[in-house]
Amino acid sequence: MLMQPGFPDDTPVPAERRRAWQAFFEAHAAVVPALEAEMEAEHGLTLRWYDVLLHLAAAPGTKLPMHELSDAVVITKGGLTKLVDRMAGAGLVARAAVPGNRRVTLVKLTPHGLETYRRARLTHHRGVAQHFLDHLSDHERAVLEAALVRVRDAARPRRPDVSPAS
Amino acid sequence: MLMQPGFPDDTPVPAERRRAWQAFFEAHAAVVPALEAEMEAEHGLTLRWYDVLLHLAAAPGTKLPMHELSDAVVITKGGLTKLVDRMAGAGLVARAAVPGNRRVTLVKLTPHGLETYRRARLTHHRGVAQHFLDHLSDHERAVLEAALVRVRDAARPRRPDVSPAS
DNA sequence: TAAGATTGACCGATCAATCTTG
DNA sequence: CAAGATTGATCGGTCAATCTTA
Repeated sequence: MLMQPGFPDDTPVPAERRRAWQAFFEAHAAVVPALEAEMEAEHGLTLRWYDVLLHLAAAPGTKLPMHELSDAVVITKGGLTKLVDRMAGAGLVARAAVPGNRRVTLVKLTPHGLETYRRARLTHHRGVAQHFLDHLSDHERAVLEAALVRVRDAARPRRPDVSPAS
Repeated sequence: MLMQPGFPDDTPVPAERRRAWQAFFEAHAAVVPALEAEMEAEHGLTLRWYDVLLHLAAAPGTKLPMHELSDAVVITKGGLTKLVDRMAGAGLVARAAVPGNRRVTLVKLTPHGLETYRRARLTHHRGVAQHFLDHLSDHERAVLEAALVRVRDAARPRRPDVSPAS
């Protein structure tokens, strides 16, 4: 989707350059659903749920305030409220209050959530290797990482918060 | 999302390899929303709508049967029915019957749809250059394309139709 | 009977509005 | 009032069931 398989084009030279974008876009469209399907089949998790478990597992005390978690997994606050509802219903996470502050709600990994994450991580790592890394030479991998980090940093939405100085 | 920023990891060596995947994933997550936002701002189109216009513009007679279009833009048939409803409501496409066959419905680009596509394409090409291609050297672009075509072909869902032989 | 398209139930997201608390 | 979280309306998708036609 979103790419010309080789259609007539008003701008013949740029078209050749754009094949790199096409490969990039289509590789993503091919690999991510594969990872998603494996995660679903082996653990009954969407990639989104896995992502939540990942960030909580990595957080100090395996817990995070709602607004930080929504930032980490790139979802709106409203969306996260409902997502946490569902995951709590599944016993993977639980809400907790923070003592001194009654505004924030913490989301904490349950033991079951942590164990689920540990098992799901194997599936994810295997999938990434199998569907992506194993098809790249060491040189390609190095080039790709360097180039795409540059692309990512250039395009990344800037935090509209404090100015970089000060 | 979906990546460890640098968290403790049980498998230190693979973690380094996986940074390439991280860069790939995050670059996609950074660039695609940028393209989407520009398309929305300048033409009021989602990437999905643009994709439909693209495939119809490239098709012979600027028209395609529903089932072929659903395949091209990677959406279910039910999803396409409603998508075409909306786009027809916006005057970008129109349904048409095929003379000899009353089962298939053709989707045809309207003049307005074609003109919209032509203008939107400039935005898309500019965005791809600006957010992606311009950050790559010629060498990187070549390596990236070759590698990611391989990844894409390995992971791509096989057509469960006729066998490749015959 | 199978292919093509549509419909309806559902699901998970966004967005704007609201409630509560610092 | 601003920050944090929740709620309700809406949107666009999937999936399964249905209708029509080759």
